[in-house]
Amino acid sequence: MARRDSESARRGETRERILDSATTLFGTRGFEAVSLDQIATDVGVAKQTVLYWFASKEELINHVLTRTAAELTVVVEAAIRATIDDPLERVEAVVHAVFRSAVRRPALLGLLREMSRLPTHSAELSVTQLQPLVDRAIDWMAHEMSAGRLRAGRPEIVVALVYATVTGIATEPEALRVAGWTEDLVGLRRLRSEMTSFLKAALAP
Amino acid sequence: MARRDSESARRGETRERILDSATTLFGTRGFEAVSLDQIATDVGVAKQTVLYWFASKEELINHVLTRTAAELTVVVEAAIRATIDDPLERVEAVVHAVFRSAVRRPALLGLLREMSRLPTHSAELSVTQLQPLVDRAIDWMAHEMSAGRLRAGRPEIVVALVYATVTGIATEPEALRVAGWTEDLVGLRRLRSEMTSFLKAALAP
DNA sequence: ACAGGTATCTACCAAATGGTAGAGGAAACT
DNA sequence: AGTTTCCTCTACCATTTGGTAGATACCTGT
Repeated sequence: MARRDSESARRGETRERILDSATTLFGTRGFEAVSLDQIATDVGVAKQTVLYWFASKEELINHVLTRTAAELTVVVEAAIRATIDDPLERVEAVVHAVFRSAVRRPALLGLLREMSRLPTHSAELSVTQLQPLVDRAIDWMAHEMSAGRLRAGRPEIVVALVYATVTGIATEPEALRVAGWTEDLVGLRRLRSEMTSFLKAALAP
Repeated sequence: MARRDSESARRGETRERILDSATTLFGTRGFEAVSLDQIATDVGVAKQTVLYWFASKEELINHVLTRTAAELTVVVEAAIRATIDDPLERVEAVVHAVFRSAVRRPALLGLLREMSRLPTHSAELSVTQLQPLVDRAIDWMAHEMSAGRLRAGRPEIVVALVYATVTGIATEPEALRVAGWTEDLVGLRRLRSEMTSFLKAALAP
């Protein structure tokens, strides 16, 4: 028999729901720590339905990673296009955009941090997919540094430092709570504002 | 029969080796992703030996967390005592000290990041153990800010930002490698130096 | 020599894991 | 109407999981 009302059986809809759930669970609890059964239960289907859409757990996370990398790329590029040609403004815009995505779906950046714990093939896959974005960021930063519009330094390391700061903050609400921060709207605004000042001070020439 | 040469059977030695291995494995691969069998194999004993020293997996990680928190506290306090009363110098000294520990044993900071994924009780435990250190850092930073010796801001968030930057960099060599960084001695020195400049610029008044 | 504690092992166990085989219902095509 | 295709399910399976029970060897104090 059909599992649920016929309406929800629209093509590919289950597949998307599985990807959504897997993104959240893998990103927040880790790849190995999440079982196919948990994902299936979360979506409301049998485990075998998950394995129908994705031949194995590894194939599932590969699709999750591809989708996430694509989403991040879109977010970042949109933010870049929307700003004027001032390096600090641009950093602020990108950080705001990424931060907004991360608040809406904490698992996004969590997935990136999960990279080093994934099966070799999946890790390489995600590296490949993010490489262009990273390379562009480094080139851009090198250019702005030599133009004297950003504090001089090794661009590849500075990019990594900015990345570490943003993902660290966005993926570790626990740490913030230990520091006495409150996770409400006001707290979020303050956090974003402090992070922006922090990064601008760190990058300004 | 005795498993190995009688010499290694010295009191408590196995227990320490289990704690060491568990710290490394939990910190690098995650609590749920590491099985008691893997730890036992790594140490070179049977799984039941692990369960003899620690009644359950949760008790094991609790001891790991306690030891790690104590070690970090010692490292930080020693670094503080060894510096003069200048805020930027002090931050640099603490960051250097923590970074040195993290390079020697990457799992140390990885464990902190694992906090949010631990069983409730273990997470609370580690929070409790680190709370004094965090509170002191915040108080100190608030004091230096109001004295105009550090850039003004919300001390609790700025502390979290520094923490995020350092742990993010130290626990994600993958991300650095994507950025083209090489993990050798020269690379490490450059990394430490860039991180220091970055943080000093971010915190200077 | 022997009794008792200490440390490690082998042998299990129930539950959960990722994955296979194949049945069956619904819709679409002929 | 019949057939095929698509989607989801139930029923298994071998392996691994955290954990229990109990045997065995070693050391120490008497």
